[in-house]
Amino acid sequence: MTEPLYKQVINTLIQRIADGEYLPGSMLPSEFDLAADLNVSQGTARKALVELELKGIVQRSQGKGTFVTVRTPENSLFHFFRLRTPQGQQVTPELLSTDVKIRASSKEERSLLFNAPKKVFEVSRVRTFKNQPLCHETSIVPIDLFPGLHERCPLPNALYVLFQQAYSCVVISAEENLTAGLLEDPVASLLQQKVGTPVIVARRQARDLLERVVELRTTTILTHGSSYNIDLR
Amino acid sequence: MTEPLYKQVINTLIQRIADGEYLPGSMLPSEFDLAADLNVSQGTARKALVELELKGIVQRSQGKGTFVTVRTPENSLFHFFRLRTPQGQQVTPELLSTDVKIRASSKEERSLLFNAPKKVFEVSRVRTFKNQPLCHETSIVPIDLFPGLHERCPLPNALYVLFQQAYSCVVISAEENLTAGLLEDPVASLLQQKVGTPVIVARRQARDLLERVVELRTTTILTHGSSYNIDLR
DNA sequence: TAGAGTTATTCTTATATAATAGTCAATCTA
DNA sequence: TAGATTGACTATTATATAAGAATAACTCTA
Repeated sequence: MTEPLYKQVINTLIQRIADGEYLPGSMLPSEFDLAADLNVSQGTARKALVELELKGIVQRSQGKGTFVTVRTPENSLFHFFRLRTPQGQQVTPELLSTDVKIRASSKEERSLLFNAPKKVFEVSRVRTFKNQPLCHETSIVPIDLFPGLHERCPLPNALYVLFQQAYSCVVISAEENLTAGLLEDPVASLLQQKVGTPVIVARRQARDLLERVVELRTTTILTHGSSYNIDLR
Repeated sequence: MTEPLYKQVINTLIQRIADGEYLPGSMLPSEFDLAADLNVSQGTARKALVELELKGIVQRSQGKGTFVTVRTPENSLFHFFRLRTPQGQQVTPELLSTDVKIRASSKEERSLLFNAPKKVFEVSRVRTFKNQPLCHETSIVPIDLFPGLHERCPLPNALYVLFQQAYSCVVISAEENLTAGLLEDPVASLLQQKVGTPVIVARRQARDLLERVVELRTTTILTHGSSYNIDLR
């Protein structure tokens, strides 16, 4: 093979995690054991593990070991949730309402989602911050990837935790496209705002470990007491 | 020192680049030469260089060498410019107008900018895309960091290129905070839009190699034919 | 100008030592 | 004696050095 060894190791480990062979929160074999297992040097195993840590797939700490990253309600919510107060503090939203539907997918949804599913779940929710409406989210996920999702009511605050724990589907990256917009009904009334209030509309494509697009999400955000924070490199 | 060797190497190299000892586009010494120079092993020098590449400060290619990253008008503009068409293509804006002023800084500007400058340049510009107004930018930079900036008219499309080439000031990271807003005059008329058009307002703090905040920028963005694109990890 | 050979550079692997964290039993103290 | 503290031991990752392999650019020659 022409692909670097450490990349092969990375792919092997990602596959094992995706297969549920290494479960969230469990400890991976040590660098030496992994190296022996995969017939590479400890340094190569190390390079792979460091890169996996960089991707947020595992967490390492000296003297303890390497662990598959667990999505807790706290870290999961914040991982992709970029709203901050003017003072730079995390915004911790609360869930006001949740609504789940099953429906046929649109042509565009099929073209974007993994496996072009015919049916999808549509999860709509309103979040608040300090008892003020903050944002309205609509998540679209393939029904065949998450069977029985609608029976799991009430759905948790952070969907991705559920995806990982119940379906071994680990969301690790996402792309968002933001546009400026004006509130219209019915979202305006859900957010208890006037029609015409300026908002940021964020359209997200979320990808799992295997780079599959497993969720489309549209978030309509009020930016009265918070702003969408981004680090550019 | 208790700090790891390779971090000391990183800091040394960053300092040298900031001092103009290694100029943009120039080749750094080889891993071996650098190691000999700094009395470390080649592997340690390597680790430092890899990290610098990760930060975007240098570019490496096998068989050629390691080079200080050059901000060209093309890559500089795009590095922090996240607007994309609905098809996902880069938006390449054109400069419609530029306006440079010297003025006293506000209290807030002094508190944010490096060295709390009393006087600042204020560079205002309007960009277009496909002959349509796209965004309005206002950059605030300390006058003492960039002496003579106002005499360099016409200013180039990308300010950061000028900062690097003329002032050895390399902008490598930035933080932006986005809010939703409605256009008001005078920006509305500059963008040839009605008052009340929804926009994204992006407030940026740009940092240089030494982590100093060297620019405050406010961009007012129309999102008719493009959207603000973000990769979340 | 085509191609072989040379050189410079990064990439990969190997090995050794240091630092860190956890475990458990022995010891001290009230 | 109960509970806390200490210290020895083990497992693990972090750091550092070194050396060989692979790659790309360059140079010389026919």
